[in-house]
This record gives sequence, C-alpha cells and structure tokens, in this order.
Amino acid sequence: MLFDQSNPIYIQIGELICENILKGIWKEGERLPSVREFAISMEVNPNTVNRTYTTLQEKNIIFNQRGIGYFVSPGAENMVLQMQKEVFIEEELPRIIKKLKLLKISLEDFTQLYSISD
Amino acid sequence: MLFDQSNPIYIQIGELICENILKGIWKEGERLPSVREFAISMEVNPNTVNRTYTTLQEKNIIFNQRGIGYFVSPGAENMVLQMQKEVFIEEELPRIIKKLKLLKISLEDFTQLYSISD
Amino acid sequence: MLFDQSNPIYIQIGELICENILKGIWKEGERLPSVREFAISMEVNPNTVNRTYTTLQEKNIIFNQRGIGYFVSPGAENMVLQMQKEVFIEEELPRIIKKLKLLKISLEDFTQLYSISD
Amino acid sequence: MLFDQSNPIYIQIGELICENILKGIWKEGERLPSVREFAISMEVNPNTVNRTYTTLQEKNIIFNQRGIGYFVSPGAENMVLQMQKEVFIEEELPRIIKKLKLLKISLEDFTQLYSISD
DNA sequence: GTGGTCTAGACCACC
DNA sequence: GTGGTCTAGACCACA
Repeated sequence: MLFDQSNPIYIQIGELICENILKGIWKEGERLPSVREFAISMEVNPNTVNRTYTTLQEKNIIFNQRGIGYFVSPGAENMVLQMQKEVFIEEELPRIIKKLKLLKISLEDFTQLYSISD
Repeated sequence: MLFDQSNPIYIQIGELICENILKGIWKEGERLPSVREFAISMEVNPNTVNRTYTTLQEKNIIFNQRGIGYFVSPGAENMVLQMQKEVFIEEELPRIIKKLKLLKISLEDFTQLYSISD
Repeated sequence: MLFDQSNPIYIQIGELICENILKGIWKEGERLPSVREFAISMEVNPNTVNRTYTTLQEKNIIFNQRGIGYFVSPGAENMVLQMQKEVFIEEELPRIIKKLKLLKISLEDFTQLYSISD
Repeated sequence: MLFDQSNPIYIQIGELICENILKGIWKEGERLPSVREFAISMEVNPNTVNRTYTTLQEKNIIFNQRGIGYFVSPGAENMVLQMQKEVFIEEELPRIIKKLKLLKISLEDFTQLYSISD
C-alpha cells in the first residue's frame, strides 16, 4: 500500500475504510480486520491503525467490542455518505470551482474530462 | 492576512503569488515586494517569505537579481497556468471524479451546484 | 567537522552524504542518522541538517518515511554518480579545460601533476 | 552579459578582465573602460565595476591615475598567469583530481574528453 | 538597500 | 522517538 505525503497515514487508512463501506465491500455489522492484521497488510505501525480505528469510532462509523474487535456500525454506509457529501459540498466544492475558474476550465471542459475518465 | 491550518504558510503565500500572476495583478518582469516588506504586510517572519520566494524560484516562476530583488519570470503567467492545469487534471481531477461517483453526485448535480455558486 | 567558508554548510553536508553513498559507506535502503543526531555529530543546528535532507529528498537521493526517518533511495548510488558525472562533464570540465589552455598547462603537465598527487 | 549565481558579479567581471589580459586583448599600459562605460556595457551597477577595479588594483594587476582612469599594470600578463597558475595547482587541482577519482573518470577518459573539446 | 545563511528555541503532528 | 514549520534575531556578502 502506498501513501501520499500530503495526508497523515492514519487519515488515508480511514478514507480507505470509508470507501470500502460506501462500496458495500464491508457491510454493517461486519468485523474489521484486527489492528495487527491490518497493520501488517498495510505495512504500517499498529499504533497508526489504532489511531484510525479510534478516530472512526469517535465518528460512530465503527464500534468496538472489548476483547473481540471493531465492527462496522449499523447505518454506517448512510452516515458516511451524508457526512462526506456535506463536507464535500461545503468545503471542497467551493475550492474546486474557484480553481476551475482560475485555470479557465469551463463547465464544458469539465464535463468532457469527466466523460473521458469513464 | 489569514492563513488556514491545513497548509504551511510559506505554501499559502506561494499560492497567493501564483494567483496574483494568473490574475494579471503581478505582471511578468515586475519586481515582487522585498522579503522584509512582504513579511510585514503578511504579518509573518521574513524567513517564511524567503522560503516562499526560494521555492518559487526553483520552479522558475520568479527569479532573483542579486542585491536588487525578486522578479516575475518572463512567461510566468503561462507557465503557472500550464503547471497548475496539468497538476489539476492529472492528479486532482481523478480524485474529484472518483469522489463524485462514490458520493453518488451526478454530473447534473455538479452542474447545478456550480451555477448556484455564481 | 570543519566546513570551509565558500559554500553553505547545508550544501557541504549534502556533498558529504553523496560522497558516503558513492563510496558505498551508506548503502541503498539504509537509514540516515536522525536530524538531531546528525546535527550533534556535525556540531551544527538541526535546522541546517533538516535543510540538507530536504534538499537531497527533492533530488530523490534520499526519501522520508513519516515519523521514522530518512533513508537512502534505491538506486541512489547510481543516480548520484550519473548526476554528478553529468554536471562535471557538462559544466565543470569545459571551465577546467578552458582554464588549462588559458594558463598554458598542457595535457602532459596535467598528467604529471595527476600522478604526483597519488 | 550573463552572470552565474555562484560567484559574486564583481568577481566574475574581474575574471573576465584577467582573461582579456591573458589573451592579449588588453595590453599592458592600456586604459580600461571607465567605470560608467563598463557598467553600462555589462548591465551592472557602477558600484560593482568599481569594486572589481579596486580589487584588481589591490593585486597590482591594474593601477589608477586619478582623474584619468584605470590602466593595465606593466608585467600584468605574467603576474596574472603566475598567480592563477599557483591558485589553480594548489587549490583547484586537488579538488578536481579527487572528483575524477570519486566519479571513476580515469586519466584516459579525461584525455579523451579533453581532445573532444577542441 | 537586497537576499542568504545560520542559530536557538519553540510547538506541533505523526509514528 | 521522528521530521516540519515558524519565529526571533543575528551576521554576512553583495549591489
């Protein structure tokens, strides 16, 4: 697994987990990999995975059963979708639109680039 | 001047300068404010501005005349536009499109959000 | 460690590192001393070492693993050799040859001086 | 006239003058361009040329006749040749040889590169 | 006046 | 523990 430099690793792992939830790969109620397992497969320090899990738990996306492991919360998929949508529209979108204008990329250009990417 | 916490200040100042170049506010060949002046107006340490200038110089966006100051490079506007466009299309756009799909935001939704922001 | 005055210290430390890589003293994949450690052994401020490391990282000679340290990049030895050879042949050599001619030092003189230095 | 970043401009101008003397373009006893003239032709601040002249005067390569101008000293050509030869052999040559070895450029390689440059 | 470098010391996020 | 950033302040060479 490769991480980019810009974001903390524990955040990037969190995004990966959310992605898996959104894609339905990890369903609600399912158990996540143990911290150690996941750390090994990600080639990362267990502390880092632990931090990811803790962070996601605080957002109620996953929950912990002591001694057993972490599980995807019920309703997680919807919750993640709503949360990310809100953040995206409130924070990312304005920056994106500003940049599109600054770089003189019209909505038509964008639409075309969008369809190319399919 | 206010800076957000996500990016280093010296980067944000660099982006501000590029923006000014793109908007035609600072034209090619024009002298930038001296390190000290700019530091005062940005309410920042001179070292920080120095770092910004050095970084932009490495990208050939500005150049230095010894003992005189920094100047906008000839062709800078175009260069910045091309560089940022390339980065945007190669790196940001794929992430954006991926996210749009993941969040089930259609191109129509996006278009509407775009027009609302005007 | 003694530094001469002509070049910035952070550059001289960079040259030292490259030399160590070229000589095979620091092998690819190996971890460099931490910024603080190295600063102490060089009798220099940590900021200075940091600057050296950052500069070498930009040239892809070393890379950073977050929270762990800096490492010699794979292929670094060859890369450094090629880079320095290119710079030497393209930039230094012409100046040297020009100077040899200007100072009326023949190739034979040079050869002799070379062998004396052994 | 273009100057590189590494050396001070006043030094580079000094080297140019010495070169002209060595090449016999500016002969002993001849008057150098006035500070102002030279500054204009070099696209440089007169202070800079002044500093060059002062420095060369201290080395007795040129001399000043008040109100008239600077002149190439008698015996300058020989003096410059000796001085530069000494500096070259004492200081530059060891560095060059060390670098040749580090970069694995043999004397044969060097000889070949030398002849190519003709 | 200009920028370039360096130190000292601090704070922070991250692993 | 690791590096990254920033400030404050100093000194220097250069134009």
